[in-house]
Amino acid sequence: MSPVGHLPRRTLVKRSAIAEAATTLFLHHGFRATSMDDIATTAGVSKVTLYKQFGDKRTLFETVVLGITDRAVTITAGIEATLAGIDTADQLEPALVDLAISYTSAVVTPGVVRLRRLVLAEAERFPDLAAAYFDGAPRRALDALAAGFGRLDERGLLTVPAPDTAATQFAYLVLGPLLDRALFRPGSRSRRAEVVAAAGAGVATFLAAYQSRTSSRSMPSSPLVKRSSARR
Amino acid sequence: MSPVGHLPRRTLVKRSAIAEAATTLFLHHGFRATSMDDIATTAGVSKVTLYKQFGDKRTLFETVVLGITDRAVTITAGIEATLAGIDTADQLEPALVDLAISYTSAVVTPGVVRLRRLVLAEAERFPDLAAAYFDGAPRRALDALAAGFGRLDERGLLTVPAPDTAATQFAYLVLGPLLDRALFRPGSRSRRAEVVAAAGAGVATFLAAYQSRTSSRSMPSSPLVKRSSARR
DNA sequence: GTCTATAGCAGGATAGAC
DNA sequence: GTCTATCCTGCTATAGAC
Repeated sequence: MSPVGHLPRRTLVKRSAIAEAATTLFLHHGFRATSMDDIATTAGVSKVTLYKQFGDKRTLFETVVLGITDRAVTITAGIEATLAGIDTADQLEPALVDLAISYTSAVVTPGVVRLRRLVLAEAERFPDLAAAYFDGAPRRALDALAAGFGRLDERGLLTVPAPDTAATQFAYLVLGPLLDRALFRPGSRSRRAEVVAAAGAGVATFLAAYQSRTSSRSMPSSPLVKRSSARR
Repeated sequence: MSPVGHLPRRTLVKRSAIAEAATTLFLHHGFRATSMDDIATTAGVSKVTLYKQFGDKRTLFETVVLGITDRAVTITAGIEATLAGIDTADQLEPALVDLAISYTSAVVTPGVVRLRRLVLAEAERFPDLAAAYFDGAPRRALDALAAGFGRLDERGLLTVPAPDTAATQFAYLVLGPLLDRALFRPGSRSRRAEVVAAAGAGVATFLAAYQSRTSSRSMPSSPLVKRSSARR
């Protein structure tokens, strides 16, 4: 397994060709059903080159999966920006709906859904990889949400005693149903209208629990339904 | 592939031995990594008997997965009973928390989690099976929740304009985070305290959106946060 | 109906030429 | 560094004895 360090010129071209081929094949057929022969052929490379570059099948698999995971992290970027851009109470609901729409749209992408299936399929054989994926992608999105909600709480736009809990609830409210459908129905593209509807319904429920009633807005009323009862 | 119709006496014993062995092995190692040899050996049966009974590997797999799915349906039973037993507003929150706890506990069971991983892993190769599983297990739970919430709405205990949406939100609120952790961290048993906390937090958010404010209860206040805004 | 034995093939990994 | 050719194991599925 050659070090990926610095120099080899055309070697890197082949390396990325292999990575790309392996990515596609693993995502579509899984770990066991993808053969090193298929990967080599698809990449236009001999099997020996493949083994010299990546050692063995397991290593290639882990490298590839972590590579895609890194790409998927870009989803997180938009979250912080959107939440930080909220200044007034009037912007709250439309901004959260926009956030929910773009977040959901990004995650129900066929590629991301396949990655999720693949990681779960091999979670028992590659537990570290599953953990790394979860911490690398979904977890970061949740952290970004929590940080944003925490800041909105400080500014008095939301009342969020536990930002982590709120972030999790937000994510699963708006994303859960569509993601599960995408996972269990391969090839079923979510239509835009569905994403918008799910985002709207999820945000409405979220705001019912977390919107600060004291900050302007239409209704005066109750100071947030008693959360102490949640502890039982 | 022999008909499973009526008589063969000791054949049925072997058949269930095969099914049991196949269930365990498929759940632990997946479709590709489980060999017919392993199944036959584990079941204490020759491969020929196995092929006579189930035709081929795909058929055996589908039969086994649908078999476990049927068992998982028992989760649904308790839902309707619990929701139907709610008579007064005071019982609402504790009953929903109990429901959330038992529902979550049942779904994050190692066996159910493995089944979910397995079905997802093969969703692209067995799309009909994935659909059958989803309609057979999770979908039924959601339907039971929706029916229950609809009846609570009629009785004025909840204000639920869209029972399906509410059911989905309830399920993902209380179950989502723990299920994902169970899926991505094999071997991580959820502790009771975590399940209780997740249930309490989820139900609190759910009730903030759907509890009828007019029906007794501690706070008088607002008539449910305007849902029309969700449409944008 | 059930077994042992085997056909036939695909997959992971490597030896040795260039 | 890269290739072709090959080793060996393990897999699905079946032929033929009892």
